[in-house]
This record gives sequence, structure tokens and C-alpha cells, in this order.
Amino acid sequence: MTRSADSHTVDSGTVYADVVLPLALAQTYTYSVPEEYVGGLREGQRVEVQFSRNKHYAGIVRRLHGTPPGFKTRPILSVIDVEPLLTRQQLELWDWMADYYCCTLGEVMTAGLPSHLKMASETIITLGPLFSDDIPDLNEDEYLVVEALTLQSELSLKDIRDILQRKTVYPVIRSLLDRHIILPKENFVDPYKALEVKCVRFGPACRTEAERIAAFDLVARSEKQTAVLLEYMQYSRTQPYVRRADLSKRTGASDAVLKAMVKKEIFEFYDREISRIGGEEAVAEPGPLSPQQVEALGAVRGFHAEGKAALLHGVTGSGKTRVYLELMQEVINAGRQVLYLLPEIALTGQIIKRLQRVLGDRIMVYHSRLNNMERVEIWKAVLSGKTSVVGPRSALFLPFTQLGLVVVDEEHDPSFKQHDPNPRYNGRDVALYLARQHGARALLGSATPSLESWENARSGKYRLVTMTERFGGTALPEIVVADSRETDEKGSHHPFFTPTLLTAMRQTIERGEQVILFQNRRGFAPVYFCPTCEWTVECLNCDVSLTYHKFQHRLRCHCCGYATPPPEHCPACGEVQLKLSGTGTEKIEDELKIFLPEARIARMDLDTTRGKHALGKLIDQFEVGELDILVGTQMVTKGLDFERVGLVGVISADQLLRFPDFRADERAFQLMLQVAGRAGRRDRQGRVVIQAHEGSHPVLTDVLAADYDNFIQREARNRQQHRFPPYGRMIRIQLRHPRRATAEEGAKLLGKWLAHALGDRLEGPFEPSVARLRTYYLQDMVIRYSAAPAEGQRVKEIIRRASAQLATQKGLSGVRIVVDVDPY
DNA sequence: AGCACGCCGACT
DNA sequence: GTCGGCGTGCTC
Repeated sequence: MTRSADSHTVDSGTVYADVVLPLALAQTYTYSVPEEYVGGLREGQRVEVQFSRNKHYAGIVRRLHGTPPGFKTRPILSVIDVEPLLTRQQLELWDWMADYYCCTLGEVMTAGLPSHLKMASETIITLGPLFSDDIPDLNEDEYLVVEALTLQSELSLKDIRDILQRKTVYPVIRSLLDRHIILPKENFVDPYKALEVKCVRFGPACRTEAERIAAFDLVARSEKQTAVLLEYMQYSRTQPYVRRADLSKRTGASDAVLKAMVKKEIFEFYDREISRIGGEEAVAEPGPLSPQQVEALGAVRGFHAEGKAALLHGVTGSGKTRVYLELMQEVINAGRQVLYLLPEIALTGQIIKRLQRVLGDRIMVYHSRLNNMERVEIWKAVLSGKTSVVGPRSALFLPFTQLGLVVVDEEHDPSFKQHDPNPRYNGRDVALYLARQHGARALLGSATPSLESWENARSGKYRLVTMTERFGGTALPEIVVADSRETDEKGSHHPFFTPTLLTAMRQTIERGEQVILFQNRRGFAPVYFCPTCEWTVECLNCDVSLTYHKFQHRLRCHCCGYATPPPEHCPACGEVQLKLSGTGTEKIEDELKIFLPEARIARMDLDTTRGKHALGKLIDQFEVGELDILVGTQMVTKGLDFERVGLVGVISADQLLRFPDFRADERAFQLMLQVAGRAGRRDRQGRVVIQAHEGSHPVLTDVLAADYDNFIQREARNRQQHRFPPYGRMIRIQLRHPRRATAEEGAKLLGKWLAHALGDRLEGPFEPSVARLRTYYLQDMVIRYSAAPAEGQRVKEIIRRASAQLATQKGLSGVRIVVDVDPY
């Protein structure tokens, strides 16, 4: 409360550090700083602290002060980093996120630190000094543990739990500890290891130029050594360092030869730390700017000069990336950093290659595929201010020190919102906060800006820049809607492909062009049921039907991953002819093979892109023309730029439009326009066929005309009328408990308190349509409040208090409360 | 999050 | 009777 006043004037007494721990705990914890560290310790450094019984954690020093807390403190055990690992801005960002998104600092920390920078101890058990081969009076459990230790020498607590197949193993451990048969130890190690290579350099006999020339006499009797020395002199001129292995390979000399030269002190061996993430030099110029791009650039620069964020609305193919590149170069050349955010999936794409060709090693890619060591190295490179980053939303947590520009590409993309673990943040919104923090320019870009951003531009918070022409004058694709009930000339009807789409596909492939088909559902069929008694196969853990996956011949839950072989007969009535209903990408792929047997078809969805390189391989195959048709889920709508795509088909627009969500129309519009943008890039106009029952749906009309303005204005009116975001704010509260009654009881109570404080701003509690998820019963509430700035603070405070209150209720403390601010 | 404490059913 | 289950509270 009054702490901050004296936080800077640390008087005579002890110094205290408030430490953030990587746990879901609401507060920081105060430790005393031992004398030896006072003076050297700074906020943002990692320290080793003991927390609760035996656990050691690497915590982050959030604040240093001299106010003795009202309880006894433990000392900081060690200081892990020489320099702070986190910047002041990052700590402030963490505070802001925890506050804005109603989660704990520890949760932000868990999300924000690469796992190798989060250290926690693990209790390891080893055999103690009093162990001998035959100890009397061991019970069965004790015997099992000792037996395992003689085989393995070290066991973690988890290992022991596994061995005893029990959760509570402490009594067994205690008994063995008391008799000194085993010893505990806490392992607390920094998992990060610098990558070292074995290198060669001149030794004591070759310190001066003259000595080096003289060295040839020392090796005169050995042809091999002479060759090695010569090669070294040549090679080291162009290299920052010379690896032993390289030198051996280039001269054909064995390690023994090198060792002999070390003995003569011509060379010496040493280990050198190298980077795992070294990039290539830039190899390309970005290419010329079109007049439209020049104009857009000018506008963006102007708005940035006013201190405003710019929203770049450019139709697909208008060359937004070229505009970003120009600004990025400008900022990087001025010695500052750029953060370029993309939706996850686009990160494998051509955009990355293009950025790297032009910016070279001045930009690093923060992939999800990076290993932990590589993440740590990027962290350090960013902290040094030397590198820019392209990455998904998690790249927001990197320790920028010189941030000059933040670009959010595809800013409308729903995957910028983190759904599941806390913090449930929106990457786009956090990016804007980050930019403001650093005084950096902000640029959002999209072919279909979100209503949020459009509204911000309309209200003057951002400035809008529009690019309406495709680069190089490529025509926009021709978009048609095909009525799903359409029949062919024989009057027959196919459930997936209308004659219009089929003909278009045939023509496209005949022309040597490619087809992309979009179907928003993976697997073969989403429902597996009994036609006699209408029983359907449902997930054991969730309240959803299982999707049949033909390739694996299994039924899978798309919520929790549960999988089971399909039943042979109906367990309810014994019917043996079970049926499938609904359509996923697998079925589309199958049917295509029947209609277009010659075509080379591939599927792109979560199932076919699981492997480390699967997605890249698929994209490459399509790019070089080894495939004619690519069938896929949302994945095909993002970041794919192919030259030869002549046709894009949307199998069912109805599926997109029927979603019971206030954002359904917006998402459907964006998805369809994005996927349409994949068609016909360079010299030829592409075609788009959208299949729909409801051909006259207003969203389809706008998609047909590619009329963003009309769509967004209507959408704005609709949302305004119902006070939906961005014209009102929303927070979703979800309660989870393994028992339905308990979840309901908790929801009722929390709902009562919230309604008391919030009145009719609270909706619910109600049971969501998927009432059980991963064995937890769910109850939802939604709070809708005005966009007035103070309102959010007030509402969140009420939620925090009520949630804390619920946790103290007997029988309800186990009810999990999930708060989702600005849900998607 | 983990871990210990305390109170209740099914087993030697 | 006790062993082990779960619910509850606490960690600087």
C-alpha cells in the first residue's frame, strides 16, 4: 500500500525482493537479499529461491525495497543471471497483462519465459550410506523402491509414484529416509547449455607474424603438417574462427596430425561458443514499389509521425508485405528492432523466406518448432537489441530493448487470441500496448480488417490506409455462388460437388492449373450413429460426438483427443449397420478421387501436418506442381501464395454462416475472402466457386462483390444495435468441475453475487452447448459492459472479489473459474 | 502448482 | 482398527 514511497530509499536495514514465481499464484513473494548480493541485484534478474517445503524455483525479481514485511522471510539462495533477463518494460507488460486479462503474474511468467529459462527443482532420491544388500523389515513398497534404486541409482518422486502406482508416496519415502537407507537431493540446474565447437588457433609458438613464417621450418619434415599450416593461414583469413573438423576435412589430415602440431605449440585447441540460430546474409533487394505502394507508404509514415497506429487495408495481392519491408528496413537501418507478428500457421510460408532474403540475419524467426536452446538464444539476441523478430503471438514476450516498429499482419486473424491456458490474451491488442510502451510505430495489416480495427480507424484512434489494386494489375478473381441443390443435365445431384464446381475443377486441371478446396472440418465424418435407434458415439470425456477418421479407422474426439475403434454394432439395440453423417476433409478427398481419378490430390489439415516437416513438405509439393488439388481446413486460407492456383472452391458456405456466435458473419466473410484471394495471382484471373444453400445470404452477396466496405458497415450497424463488441465489452466466465451439481451450485452462487453487483450486465449462468469438456462440467456466464475506460477496471475488480469469495466456500473450493476477457 | 494436514469409507 | 481417499489451506 504505502510501500512504493520508500522503495527507492533503502535505509540501513535489510533489502527485500518481491519475487514472481512461475506458478498460478496471485501475488509476488518477499525474500530477503543476503548482504553479498545487495548492490549487485537488480529488478528483472532471476534468483533461486526456496518455496514451500523443498522446492527451488527460479523467480524473477519484480521489486527491490527496504520495507520489512510482517512475516519472517527466507533468503534468496543465489542470483542466476549476471544481467537482468527481463527489461523494465517487460515487467510492466506482465503486470498489465495479469491485470487486464484477469490472471496471475505467475501465469504470465509461465507463458512468457521459454521453458529453459524457467527452472524448478526436482526431488531426486538416491541410495544412502546405510544401504546394504539385505536390510531387514522392508515392507513391499519400500522393497520396490530400494530395488528400483539399485537398478537406476536415481529416482524422481514421479518415478516412485509410477513404480508404486500410487499418488501418496511420502510415507514410504519418510520411512526410508528416517532409516538413512535413501537420501534426498534437490536438483536445480540451468538446462541451457551454450553450443560449443572444437576449434583451432595459433599456439604459443606462433604469436607473431615472424614466428608464423618460422613455423614452416617446424613442419618442414611433414607434408601433411605443412599443408595444414598453409590451409589454416588461408582459411582463417576469411573465417571468424576455424573448427578442428573443418580443418581436418579441408586438408585430409587426421586428428593426430593436428595434435602433433599442438604439441609443437604451433596450434592450440579451444572450445568456442557458437550460436544455434545464425542466419544467412541478405541476398536480395526488396524490388521496386508500385505507385500505390509509394502512396501507402507515405500515408503510413505520416500517421506514424502523428503518433498514430496505421491500419493498412490492402486487398490480397496488393503487396502489403512490400510496404512492411520498406518500413522494416528503415527502422532496422536506424538501429532499432522490429517485431513482425503473424498467425502461427503463416510462419512456415513464403513470407518468412521473403523477409529473410531481404533482411538476412537482421531478423530471426521465432517458430513454434524451435527447440528450447534456440529459444534462449533468440531471447538473448533480442535482449542485446541486435535482432528483429518475426513470430506468432508468443514473440510478444521477447525482451525488446530497441523496439521501433511493430507489424501485425493478418490482424483480423482469430488465432491471435490465446484460448486455453491463461493468460487469454489477444496478440494484436498486446502488440499495440507493447508499441505504445516503447514509443514504437504500430502497423496493422489485413485484406479484411476486423471490425475492432475498422472501428478504431473510423473513430480516429488509428489511421486507415487503403490499397485497392492488386500488384501488377492482376485481376481480382471471379467469384460465383453455386446452389448446393444444383443438379447435372441428367438431373442427378451430388451432395458435395455441384456441377459448377466439378466442371470448374476439370477445366482448371486441364489448363495445368491447381485447385484449392476449403472444407471447415477435418476427419471423414463428424457423426457415427445407429440408424435404428439414433444412438450416436460420444466421447467419454466430453459432451460431443466422435468424428470418424477413415485413414486411421478410428473415432476421435476433437476436443480432448480421445480415440477408440468404431464399435461393430450398436450397444443400445445391436444394429450392425452403423452409419456416418456429415462431411470432413477426408471424405471430400475420397469423393474427389472417384470424380477426378486422374488428379493428384492431397489433404492439408491438422491430421496431415502433425509431423515436424509435414506441412512444409506439403506446401513444397504443391508449389512445384506435384499436386493438382489441395483439400484443407482453415489452413489453406492462411499465408499460402501459389502461382498456379486457378480455382478455389468452398464446399459449404452454410456451415460457416450458421455458427451461433456474434462474430460468425465476420469470420465467414473473412474466411471466404481470404481463401478467394488464393486464386489467380499473376497473369490470369482466378475463379472462386462457393457452394451454398442460402445463396442470397447478405454475407455471400458481399463476398461475391468483394465488397468489404458494404459488409463492414452493415456488420457495424448490427453490432452497434446489439451492443456487441467493439461497441460494448465482454468478459466470459466459465466454471468447471468434475461434478455437474457442484459446477451448477458454484455458478448459481457466483452468478448471484455478480448479478447483485452488476445487475443486468450479467447474462447467465447457463450450460454451454458443449456441457462437458475433458471430464469437466461447464457453466458459463457473460458480462457485457460499456466501453467506458473505468468500467472495465470496476467490472474486473468485482469478478476478482467474487471469484476469491467462491474459493472460500465449503465444497466449492474445487470449482475452477476461467475468466476470458474479450473472448473470441 | 505442490504438498501436508485432517477427516471419512473398505480392507488386512 | 488402519490405509489411503479427497477436500482444504498455505507457501515469502
